[in-house]
Amino acid sequence: MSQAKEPTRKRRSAGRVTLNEVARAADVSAISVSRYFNQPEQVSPPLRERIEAAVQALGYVPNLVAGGLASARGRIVGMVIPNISGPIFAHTIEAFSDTLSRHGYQLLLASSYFDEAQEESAVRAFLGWSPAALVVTSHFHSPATEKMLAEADVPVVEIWDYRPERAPLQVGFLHHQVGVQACRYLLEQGHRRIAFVQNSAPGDFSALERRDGYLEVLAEAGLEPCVFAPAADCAPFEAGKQAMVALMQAEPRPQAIIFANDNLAAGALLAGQRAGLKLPDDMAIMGFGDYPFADMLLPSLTTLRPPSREIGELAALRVLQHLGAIAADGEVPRLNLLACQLVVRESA
Amino acid sequence: MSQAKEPTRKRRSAGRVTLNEVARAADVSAISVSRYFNQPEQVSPPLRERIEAAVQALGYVPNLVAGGLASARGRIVGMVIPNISGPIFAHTIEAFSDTLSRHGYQLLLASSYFDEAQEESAVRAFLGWSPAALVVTSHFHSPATEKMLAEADVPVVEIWDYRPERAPLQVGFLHHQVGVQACRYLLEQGHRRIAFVQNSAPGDFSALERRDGYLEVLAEAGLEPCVFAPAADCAPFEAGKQAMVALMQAEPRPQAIIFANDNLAAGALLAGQRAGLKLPDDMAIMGFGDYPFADMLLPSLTTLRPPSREIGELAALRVLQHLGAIAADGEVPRLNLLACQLVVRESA
DNA sequence: TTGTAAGCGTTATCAC
DNA sequence: GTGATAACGCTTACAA
Repeated sequence: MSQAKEPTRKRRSAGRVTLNEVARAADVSAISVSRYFNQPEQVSPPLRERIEAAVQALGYVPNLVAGGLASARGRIVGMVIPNISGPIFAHTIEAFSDTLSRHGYQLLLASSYFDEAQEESAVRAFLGWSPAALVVTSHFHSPATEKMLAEADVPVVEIWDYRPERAPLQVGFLHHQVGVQACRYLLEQGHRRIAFVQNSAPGDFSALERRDGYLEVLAEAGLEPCVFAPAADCAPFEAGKQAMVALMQAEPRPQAIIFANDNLAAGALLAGQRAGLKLPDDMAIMGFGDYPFADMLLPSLTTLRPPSREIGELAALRVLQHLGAIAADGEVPRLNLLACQLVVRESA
Repeated sequence: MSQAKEPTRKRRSAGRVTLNEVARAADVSAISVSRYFNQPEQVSPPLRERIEAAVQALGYVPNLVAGGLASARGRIVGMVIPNISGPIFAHTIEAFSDTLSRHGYQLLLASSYFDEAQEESAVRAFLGWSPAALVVTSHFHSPATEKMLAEADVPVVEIWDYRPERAPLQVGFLHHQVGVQACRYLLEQGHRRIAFVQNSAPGDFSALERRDGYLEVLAEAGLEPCVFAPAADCAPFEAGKQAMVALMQAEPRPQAIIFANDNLAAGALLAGQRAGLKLPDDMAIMGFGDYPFADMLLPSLTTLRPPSREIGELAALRVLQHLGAIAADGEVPRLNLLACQLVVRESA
């Protein structure tokens, strides 16, 4: 303070207030200021007060980059998700981010669009920030990504699908089980001729697992399956219409249809309605995803809700446990396998 | 390589391959490896090849934390958005993130839930990472946030609303204009008794600006306005129903209704339908937002689509221009004021 | 074009 | 409980 105003800064610096300046103002050592932020309980009240005052007076904001370099662990967590704006992952991201930031961690986010190369470059960039942890979606990665994830000394969580046989921590649900749930429900409702409509996107392997769950239940019940595959890569909404038109005329006509997702189901719902079908009496319809529009349709859509928010929150809690930011035996669910919830509305 | 395997690492380090190790392997100086990554054109082809080989062989991933500290500018951009999972901002985030990462920048994301305190803590945390730029939503900030943003030596962009009178760079649209557009369209369709239904969320000031646009147009046309305010804080879907029920019985009954957003409009649509109204003949309905369900309703919803994706992309381009990552006179739109697009469907 | 030296702001280590 | 000192891995400044 009594020093001459530094004539010209020796080199660079962002021109920000530093830890050392705070230390000088509070008349303590730099390390005490550091402790004030990181282990306050190790600083005596008198010092604490002086530091507090100096921090306030100078408007000091800790430089997390420098801290990250010195400690080799930044309070940053990277997440790679297929997409941000779809109806599926947004809640996961939000819950993940909120849970993290509640504990002082920040979210570094990138989307992969189901493209392994994009995922790889995101993971590479994230690793450069020496993140405290990394979260990736699904278990499909390029070999280079697998290698980076394995070699990086960073906790990795794979979300969405639950793959107990894989090494990284898994937080998700079983798609197969979704098919089982949907089909069982329709059986309970008294339906016997139950069809399944696949997704038009050929890369949607999860949807095929749901179909397999459906097939299994029908086989157990001794009933004949009926799987419809829309034209590849046609828009989901259109694919649903297409499927509905085809199945309405099938012989024998199905009493109920499970669609690979709510988009398909919505397309089908409208097609059926425009064709004069009385839903759900003429045909019961189920979707998957519980997209926001599901209860705005007429009839509203019976569907299965994936635990999107739960996955995001639990993944964050696991990460925090791993980092020691929260107790390992706290009030966190033990299991990483979550369940989809059957949402019964009007369409089935 | 011929050295003994380091007995125990001197102190900490993440155990990762460093720039120096690459330099040693390639038999060049560290700074040349640094240049290889940052200004490749300044490195001669022979060196470049040797470095390339060493990088590959060692699987080197640059430590961006160290780089950020040394250069006082990390390739990271912070964004604070009200929410991630709503239908509104997701596209903005996605476009922003994608545009950034295409140029080697990463997105640090946090949500504020329209809460100034949460925004403040997010901004503070972000500043600690010495971001290359900061993006915040709207122009409502706490005094402390304003101060941090002003003092931080970082480009700041405010998105969503367009407020030319404010100092930070603005990228967005005019809500007032949205009300004007909607009302003009309905007038063109021959409607004369046009109502406006406000949002039930009292904090939604933007919706009030849209209402004012509506009022202005009606006044110009010499027509009587009719504004309905649903019970405060009731769920938007319910609020829409409530408004519809009330306005159906109004004397004289409106010929058309503009809703503050698509959620309200959807609630109204269903309420009208269940009451046996023939839409849009008995009543034309318009929303705002073009939420994903808008074209799945029956009748599908005529609405105004905010330039969500465009805002995200343009904000990113502005940031990149400011950082010199792309040419300032490139193929980027000159104007930061974007427009909402009228999406005519069946309901009006 | 390439290299040397210093320093970015913090925390780990060890001594008091 | 508190402090001096040396890293952390990279880039700026300057020299060759």
